[in-house]
Amino acid sequence: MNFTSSEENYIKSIYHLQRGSGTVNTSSLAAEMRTRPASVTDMLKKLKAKKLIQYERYKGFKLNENGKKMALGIVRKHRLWEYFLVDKLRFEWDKVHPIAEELEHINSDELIKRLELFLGNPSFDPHGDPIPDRNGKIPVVNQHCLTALSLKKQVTVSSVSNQTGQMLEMLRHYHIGIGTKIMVLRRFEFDGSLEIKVAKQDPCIISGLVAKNVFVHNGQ
Amino acid sequence: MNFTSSEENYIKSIYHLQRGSGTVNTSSLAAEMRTRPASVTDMLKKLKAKKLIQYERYKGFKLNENGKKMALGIVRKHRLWEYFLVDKLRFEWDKVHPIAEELEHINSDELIKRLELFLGNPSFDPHGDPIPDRNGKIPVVNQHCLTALSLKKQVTVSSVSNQTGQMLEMLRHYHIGIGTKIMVLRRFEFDGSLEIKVAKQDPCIISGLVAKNVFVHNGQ
DNA sequence: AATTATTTTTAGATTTGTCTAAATTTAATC
DNA sequence: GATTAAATTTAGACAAATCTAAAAATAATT
Repeated sequence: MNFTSSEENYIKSIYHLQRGSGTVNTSSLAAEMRTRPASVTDMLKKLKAKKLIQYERYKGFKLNENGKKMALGIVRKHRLWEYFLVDKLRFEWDKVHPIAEELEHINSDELIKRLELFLGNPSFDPHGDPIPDRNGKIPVVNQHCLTALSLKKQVTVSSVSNQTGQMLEMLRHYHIGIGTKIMVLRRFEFDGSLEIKVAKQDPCIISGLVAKNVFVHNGQ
Repeated sequence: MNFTSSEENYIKSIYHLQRGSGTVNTSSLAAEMRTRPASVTDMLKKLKAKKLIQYERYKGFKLNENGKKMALGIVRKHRLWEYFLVDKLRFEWDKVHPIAEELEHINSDELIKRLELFLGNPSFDPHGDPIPDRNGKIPVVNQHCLTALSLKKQVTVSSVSNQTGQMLEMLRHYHIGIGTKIMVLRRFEFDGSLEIKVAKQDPCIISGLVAKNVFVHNGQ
C-alpha cells in the first residue's frame, strides 16, 4: 500500500510517543504534531481504516504490528539520511534533523538499500540513536542517563535525545558530542544541574534539562 | 516564496517544453504531465498569480524570468541527485530518473551546496545533460545528433535525451553510455535506422527513434 | 452523586490539486 | 464567410488534510 507524507509523520510521532507510555492520547499527539486535536481524530480514522493502529474512540490508541513495522521503516530512513548528511556532506549534527525529515519520505527500497551500503552499514546515527535494520531490528545498548550517574566516574557520551537544534548547538558549543569522554563532578540537587568535566577542558555546568537528554556508557 | 511539489513539476515541464517551441500550449503540457487540460488551466492561473509565467487565456504561455530561474534550480537539483545516485550509490543510469524526481523537491539550499561540493562540482549528469550552476548558468557543448552525422567517422557519445528507462536500458544492453566511442556505418533511409559500430563490438542496428535521442561530439 | 472541567469527537468550512461535462474561443475546412 | 473541428476555459464536484465551533464523552472536584 501507499502512504502520504502526512500519514507517515503521524505514524512516526505515535511511535515515539508510545515508547514512553505504551498508549497515546489525542491531545499529546496533537501537541507533538503541532496541529489540532480535531485534525488528529480525523487522521486516526484514516490510519485505522488502513489497519495501522488500534483505535476506539475516546479510548486512546497505539500502533499495531503493521504500524510498528512502518514506523521502524521511517525511523530507519531518517537516521540513515542523518548519518549521510553528517558523515558525507559534513553537516553539523544540530542542522540535519529538518532535512532528514524531508528525505525520510522518499519512497524507494533500492535507494535505502544502496544508501546503507554506501554508508558502511552504520548502527547509530549522529545523535547516537540506533538505526533499525531492514527487518526493523534495533541494536540494543547499555546506556545510562547523566542524571543517574555516580560522581567522578569517566564515561563516554553514547547518545543525545531531544533533537531540537538548540540543545545540540549548545552541546556542540561545549564540545560535547557522541564519543566525548566526560565525568560528573557535582550534582546541584536544587535544580538538577550538573558540574561536569568534558575531555580535557575546564569544568562547566549544564542544566538539569540538558542532563536529562544526555546518555552515556562506561569504558573506552 | 514557497512552492508545492506540484507547482515545481509544472514549472519544470514548461521549461522542458519551451526549450523547443518558445511558447507552450495547454494540451501539450497536459500530455507531458499526464493530466487533463482543465487541470493545467487551473494551475496556470496559480502560476500566473505567483508571477512565474506569462499567460493570457487562449494565447499560450511561457516562463518569465522568475519562472526560468526556478526551473533551472529544479533541473540543477535533479541532475545533481542523478549524479549522486549513479556515481556514489552505483545505480544503473536507467534507474535514477524517478528517484531524482522525488529528491529534486527537497528544499534546502545548504543541502544542495554541500551535495555539489561532495560530488566534486560535476558539470554533466549521468545522461550527459549539463548541470546548471548556482546562478542558473548552463555549460554549453558542441554536439550533434546521430541522425545528422557523416558515415565512418569516429565520435564519442556525449548525451542521451528521452530519459524514459526503457531506452536507456536498451542502450545499456548495447554497451552504449556517455563517453562510448561509436561510428555510423550505414543509414537506412526508409525508416531512419542506423547500422553502427560500438567500441570494439560487432556492428549493430539501432532504430531511428533511438538515433534521434543520441548526441555525440568529435575527438577523444 | 451532581456539577464542573477536560478531553475527544462531530459537523461543517477551507485550501490544494484534481476531475468531468459543458461552454467558449480559436483554427481549419468546405 | 459559414460551418465544423479542435483546443481551451469555466462551472461544479471530489478527496485529502486541515481548521473552528459546537456537541458528546470521560475525568475530576466539590
